[in-house]
Amino acid sequence: MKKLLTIRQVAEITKLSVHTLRYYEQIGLLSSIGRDKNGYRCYSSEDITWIEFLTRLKATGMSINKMIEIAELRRQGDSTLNARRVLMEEHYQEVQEQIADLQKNLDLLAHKIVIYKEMETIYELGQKKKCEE
Amino acid sequence: MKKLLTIRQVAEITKLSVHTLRYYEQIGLLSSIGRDKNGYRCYSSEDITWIEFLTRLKATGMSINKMIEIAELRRQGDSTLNARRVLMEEHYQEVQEQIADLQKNLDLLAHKIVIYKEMETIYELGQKKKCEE
DNA sequence: CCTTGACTTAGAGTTAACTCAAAAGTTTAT
DNA sequence: ATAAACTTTTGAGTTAACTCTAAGTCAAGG
Repeated sequence: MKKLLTIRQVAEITKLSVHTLRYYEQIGLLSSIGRDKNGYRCYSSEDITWIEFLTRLKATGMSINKMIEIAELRRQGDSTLNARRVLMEEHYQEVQEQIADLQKNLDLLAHKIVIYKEMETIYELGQKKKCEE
Repeated sequence: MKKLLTIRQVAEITKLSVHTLRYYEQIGLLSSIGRDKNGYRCYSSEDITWIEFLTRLKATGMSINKMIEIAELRRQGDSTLNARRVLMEEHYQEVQEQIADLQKNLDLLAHKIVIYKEMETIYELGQKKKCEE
C-alpha cells in the first residue's frame, strides 16, 4: 500500500518549489509522475527518493543537462547501470578536484587577509600620529 | 618606470577575455584604468594585481555584486581597510562552510556509487542466468 | 593609398536555472 | 452553496555573468 503525495507536500519535503517540481518534470528530470482522476500529480516514495538524489547531485554542482542525461539512462532500465555508475564516478572525481582548487584559492585569500591586517596597523599608526601633531 | 599593457596583453595574462575586461570596468570592478593619447586602455602592474585578486574572489564563488562592493570600498582609500578585511573574513567563513557541505554531499554520493555497483552485480547475474536458460 | 587588425562605444543577445502570470477546473471549509 | 485554497497548462519574465555586434577611430605593412 503506497501512500501518494500532492505536489505541495513534495515541495515541503524536498524544499523545492511547486514551480520547480513541474519544471523538473517538463525538462525530463522526473518521469512518469502519476496522476489522479483529475490530472493532479501523485508522487510516490520512489519519486521522493529520486528527487533527493537529484538534489544531492545539484548540491555538488552538477548541471541540469548532466542530470537529464542520467535521468534518461535511468529510464532505459537496469542495462544502463554501468554507464550511470561511470558518470557518477567521473562526477565524483571532478568535485574532489573542485574542492581542492577551492581550498587552494581560499588559502591564498587567507594570506591576503593577513596583509590587510598589516596595512590596517600601518594606517592606524599614521592616524595616531596625525592626532598627536 | 612602469610598463603599461594593452587590453589584449592583459587578457592573455589574466585569462579573461577583452570583452570581460571592458565589462568589469563598466560595472565598477576596475577603476581608473589609464588611457593613451587615442583613448586606448593602458593597464599598470597594480591593475593586474587587482584583477588577479578579483579572479581569486571569483574562484571562491564570490558574486560580482559583492566584488563591486569591495571595489567601491577600495576606491575610498585606506580608511576602509578594516571594513574590507571584515568582508573578506566573512567570505572566508562562508566558503569554508560551503566546502564542508560539498564534501558531505559528495560522501553521500560515494555511498550511492557503492549501491550502483551492487545493483550492477545483481543485474549481471540475472543476465548470466538468462544466457544459461 | 589601402587593407588588416587592434582599439573604442553603446547596446543587443545568450545561457542556465528557475519563477511567475493568466485562465480555468477542483476540493475543502463554513 | 459559495469562497478560499488547491491544482492544471502554456508561455512569458527574471537574474547573473557574460558575450557579441555594429559602427567607428587609429597605426602599421605592402
